[in-house]
Amino acid sequence: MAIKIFIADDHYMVVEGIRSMLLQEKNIEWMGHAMNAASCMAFLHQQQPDVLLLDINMPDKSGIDLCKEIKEKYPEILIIGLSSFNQQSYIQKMMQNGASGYVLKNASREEIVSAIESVINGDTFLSSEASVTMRENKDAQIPVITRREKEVLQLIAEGLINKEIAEKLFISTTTVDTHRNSLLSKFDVKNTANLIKLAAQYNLI
Amino acid sequence: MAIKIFIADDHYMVVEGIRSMLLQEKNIEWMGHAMNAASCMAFLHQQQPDVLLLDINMPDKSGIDLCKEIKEKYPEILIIGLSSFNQQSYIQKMMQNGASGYVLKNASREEIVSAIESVINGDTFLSSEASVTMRENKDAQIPVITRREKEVLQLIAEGLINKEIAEKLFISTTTVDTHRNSLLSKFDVKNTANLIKLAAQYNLI
DNA sequence: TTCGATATCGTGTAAAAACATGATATTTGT
DNA sequence: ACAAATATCATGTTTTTACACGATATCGAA
Repeated sequence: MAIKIFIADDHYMVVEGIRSMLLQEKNIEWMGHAMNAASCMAFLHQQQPDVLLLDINMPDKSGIDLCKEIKEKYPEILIIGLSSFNQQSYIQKMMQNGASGYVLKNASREEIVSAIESVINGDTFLSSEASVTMRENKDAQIPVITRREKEVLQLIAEGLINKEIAEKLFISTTTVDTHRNSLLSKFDVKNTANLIKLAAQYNLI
Repeated sequence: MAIKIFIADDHYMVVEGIRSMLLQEKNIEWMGHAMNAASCMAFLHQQQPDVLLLDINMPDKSGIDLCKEIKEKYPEILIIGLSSFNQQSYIQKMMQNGASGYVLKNASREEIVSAIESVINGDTFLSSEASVTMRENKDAQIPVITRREKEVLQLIAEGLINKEIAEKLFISTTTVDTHRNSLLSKFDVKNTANLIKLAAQYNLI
């Protein structure tokens, strides 16, 4: 019985590339692709693949959030994260949200096929480069911040000062200050400049 | 006479995707691909394509720098920039460095073919999305900053305070302050947080 | 060669952020 | 139901940034 594959990626070249690579595989059935999160969910509502190749950057929603939603609704679908960035924080989040594997977009045909076979067998598959990254930076975690902290963080990045943030969120300036210091502490940085730089690197703003 | 195409991109899926899309085109000759800047230059040393599809992010060198080098050495090669990011600053830089076109990686087969035909005819081709971006943000230019200002900017982003920056660069804190205020003014922002966010977006840090 | 941009330094003030200490209500997960 | 995490608020001090006004030396391009 052929393995049913579906892919969600907004880069048509990537979709076409994978399709072309998998075309020659006899035991793989290509179900199609979606270019955004919404149409991916719509497709899954109709029919479910065995393996879903999921891009980490979608126009309407992050692949990380989408991954979580899909696993909640369709726990039987095996998800393989797909990304250009070999960034440990992404890999970790995808795995935390239920992904079974993670491959980079510079993967070879063999790597893709192995990834699919691995997750079908219940194993976890990480691109060689990705797993090296995980081992190397396992202490450089992406901080876990709360919703409110993220809101404050984004307003800080937009250049608002505490008073303005307080007014916007209908809270007192001291509360904003508390969130601020909590962010500095969680990111383990000394000041706002460093905080914003890291937040940008983690794609939080 | 067939148009000779070469592609430099470290994402194998993208290479494969484009190859697959162009396979059916009769008047296009696929010369091959390179996965990094060095092997791209090595190939060009042997033979030259008519059109080079050049990724903006290469492991060993930015596509923007590579574009400039190639046009200096082989001005007759037509270069089409290739990128996942629809970011005005990249597009602009590629064009300044001699590229004839710019397409996003979510481009369709038709778009790629049009791009190749356009540049062969001496026209400039911009992905519809990319050209919209250029028109929209033509006043939101990337600020021109001096070498010294960039140094200071990067140290600010690393979390250093004026006194530390001053010591590192062997200048007084007032000078650092002057550069700082000049940066705020050039970026047209009110505070450091906003400055660093923009600098990160422009890939300056 | 002359002008404009760059880089440097100073004094002083007001605003904002960083940090400490402490406290209470609410939400969330087990 | 209960503990832990989250969100909220207050007061006060020190450090850092933002900004004003001013000034001099250098260097490169017109």
